[in-house]
Amino acid sequence: MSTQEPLGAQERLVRSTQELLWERGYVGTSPKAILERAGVGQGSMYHHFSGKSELALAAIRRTAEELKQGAESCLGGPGTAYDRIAAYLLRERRVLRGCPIGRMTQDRDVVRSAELRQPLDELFGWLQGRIAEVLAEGQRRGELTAEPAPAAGAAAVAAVVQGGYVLARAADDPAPFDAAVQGVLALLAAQRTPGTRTTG
Amino acid sequence: MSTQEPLGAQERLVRSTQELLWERGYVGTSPKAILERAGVGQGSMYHHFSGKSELALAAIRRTAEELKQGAESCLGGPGTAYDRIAAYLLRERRVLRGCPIGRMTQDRDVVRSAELRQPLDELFGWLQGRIAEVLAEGQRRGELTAEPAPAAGAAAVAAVVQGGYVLARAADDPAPFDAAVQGVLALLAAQRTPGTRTTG
DNA sequence: GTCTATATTCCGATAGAC
DNA sequence: GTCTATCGGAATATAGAC
Repeated sequence: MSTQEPLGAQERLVRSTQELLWERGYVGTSPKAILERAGVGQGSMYHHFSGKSELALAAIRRTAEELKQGAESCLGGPGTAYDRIAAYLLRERRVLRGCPIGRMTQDRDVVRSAELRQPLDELFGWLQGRIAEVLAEGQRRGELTAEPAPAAGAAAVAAVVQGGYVLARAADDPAPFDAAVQGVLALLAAQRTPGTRTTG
Repeated sequence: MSTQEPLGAQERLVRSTQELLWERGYVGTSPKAILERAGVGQGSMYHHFSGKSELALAAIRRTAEELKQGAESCLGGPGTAYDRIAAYLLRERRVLRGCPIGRMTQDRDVVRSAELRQPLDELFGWLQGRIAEVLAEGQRRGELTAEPAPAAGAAAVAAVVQGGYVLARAADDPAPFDAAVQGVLALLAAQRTPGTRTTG
């Protein structure tokens, strides 16, 4: 349960920045827009943060942490390796909004700054490692065949999600995202060993 | 062989815009930067184009057409369905630069404009359709099993490429792109019927 | 067709009152 | 801590000479 006290200016600034970075990206987000959404004055922002980039860093770190928790709740759940990957892929998403962290990889100022890129690197590195663990465990338990190598399979699964967003936004339609997920799930389902095919 | 005459101002403007949209995106690209790279004055640009968005439209259309030709040269090549998909996926790419069209899907002004989004939609729609054709042909010829459905498999293949760029840029390293491609290729290779496994 | 000059608005940050 | 006032520069476009 979250506390219901009115939020402080600093917290409102971070949350507004999270939203705006998601909607408009780093270049497209101005301090002015952040202030207006947060409902605070300029002095307040420059008191708590040195400027736009420091505020963005706080927002990106927060968002990355939230995504990590969400992914772990699927990948760390019950069931076979296939079930857990499927839970992650089929998780409810507002597809047309895209991935708030994946989006940052298209922002020049973010990628060129070691500090701003670090949370992106950390999140996607963790994600691929976590999915690889699940795949490796499935292979150890004999649920899955030895192909593909866990790291490669994990990269493919993570890429399908990120690429699914791209295809969906290009079409202004979530359908390509869903199709891509179904495609990779069908491929993965075919790697299940006989006797473990409880679903799909 | 392309003609070697000095290029006109209009052509130089389009090419400069193509480069800058790739590097910086739509919001991050200013008319001033375009002019400087093209080596022309402001009056020249506003003579040939009504403004930034019309110039961007010309550049995006041009880039999409170029990508389409490049993809077709792989997907329309010789070999089995698997070979042609592999040729497309393993094609030489400057991974860290990302996809010049996929990038546009993260640009709010592009996606919100029906006119600017249209070439993106057209390209990715065509790409998925073309890959689906190749997969369907492989199934008809008995090279591939019936799973996944061609449209789903095609979406997954296209998504792996776009998502691979995202993962690679987050890591500032092409390796995740290559891993994702290897992953989906291993999954696809497992769908080949006995007797057609000439590679992989 | 192409150039330079100018206009208007926004960006990102600083100064200093309260 | 938070506010308003202000600054130097860039973004996008227009005006008008050549």
